[in-house]
Amino acid sequence: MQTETEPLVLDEIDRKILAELQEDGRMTNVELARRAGISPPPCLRRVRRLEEAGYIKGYHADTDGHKLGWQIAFFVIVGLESQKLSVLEAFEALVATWPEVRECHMIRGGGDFLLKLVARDAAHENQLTQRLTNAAHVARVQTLQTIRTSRALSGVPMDRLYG
Amino acid sequence: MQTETEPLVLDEIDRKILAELQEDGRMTNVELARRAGISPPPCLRRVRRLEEAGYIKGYHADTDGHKLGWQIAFFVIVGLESQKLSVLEAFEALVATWPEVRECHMIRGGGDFLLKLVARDAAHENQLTQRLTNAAHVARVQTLQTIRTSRALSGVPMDRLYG
DNA sequence: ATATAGACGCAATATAATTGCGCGGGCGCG
DNA sequence: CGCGCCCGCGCAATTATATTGCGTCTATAT
Repeated sequence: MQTETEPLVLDEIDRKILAELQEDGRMTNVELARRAGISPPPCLRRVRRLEEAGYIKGYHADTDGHKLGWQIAFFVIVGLESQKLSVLEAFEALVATWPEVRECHMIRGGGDFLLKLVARDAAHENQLTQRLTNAAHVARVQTLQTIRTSRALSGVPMDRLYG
Repeated sequence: MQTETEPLVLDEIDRKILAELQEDGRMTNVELARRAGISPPPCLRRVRRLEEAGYIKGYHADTDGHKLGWQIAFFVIVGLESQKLSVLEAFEALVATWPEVRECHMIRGGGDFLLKLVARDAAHENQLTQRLTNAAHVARVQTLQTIRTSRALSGVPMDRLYG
């Protein structure tokens, strides 16, 4: 789950395992083995191998943000007034300290970021966008409020892979 | 994990459980109980309760898309030329059939979507944006290519919650 | 003050995870 | 073409975890 070694050659069974764990990460190894068509011991060894090689980076419960009091999810495109590495890194370091920032993607080669945030309510959202606007070297802030999410798949398609 | 009942009153232990499972969804119940400060049986009962009430929607392995042959991740802002419900739903239904579309968020009240996609390579990415551009009722397509992702947290902050 | 519901932990049982090991197939070398 | 080696499999045994039943305790409402 951390060791990060060489690239592996994955076969059909490995892909099936990845697909199943992407879908249900808490499935028992017995059930996983059944679905993969092999017995539990080699199945577990494959899972461990995938974890150690970094193909599986971790496992996460998918929680209901709305029920947990995070009524709002939104994206923000942030433009910085500089493309200097130090400025970019400072911005990343800053937002990394905000728990409401769940994702931070650098886009278009530098100077711009796409963030995904959550907020407890509209006031909280405004506070967050204000904080972003006032942050050092921030030139532009465009908010994309999520009205509804019709699809939110984790991971990648597991059909026709290279691996 | 699906039954969806009433809202629950969550206490500190429930929040700890959610936080831990959000962080490591495959943790054993014994370890989870240890961290939550209670014994395994009530811990498991709490987890089941959280699943059944929909606070935990599922568990997913976090796979390495890059290693699995999906070199490119990108976002696309799609503007439709109509805000008619039938058009919006048709668009959602269309992209729901594309495995490369991992997320689809309706933004700004209608007519616009933010999608997250993955592609095997640049040619594949171009093909996807072309397909989007040519889709019915699509007026505008803006691509936000991800250069690097400095943060990608799952779920929501689990501090100071309501529940 | 007392009955009641809810949550806990212990103990027992059922399952699952993990390890050791021998077997058999595929591959490369002689 | 045959021989051995390496790898991955499955079985069987062991250890650990998940799950269930149940008696107890505490906070709450009557």
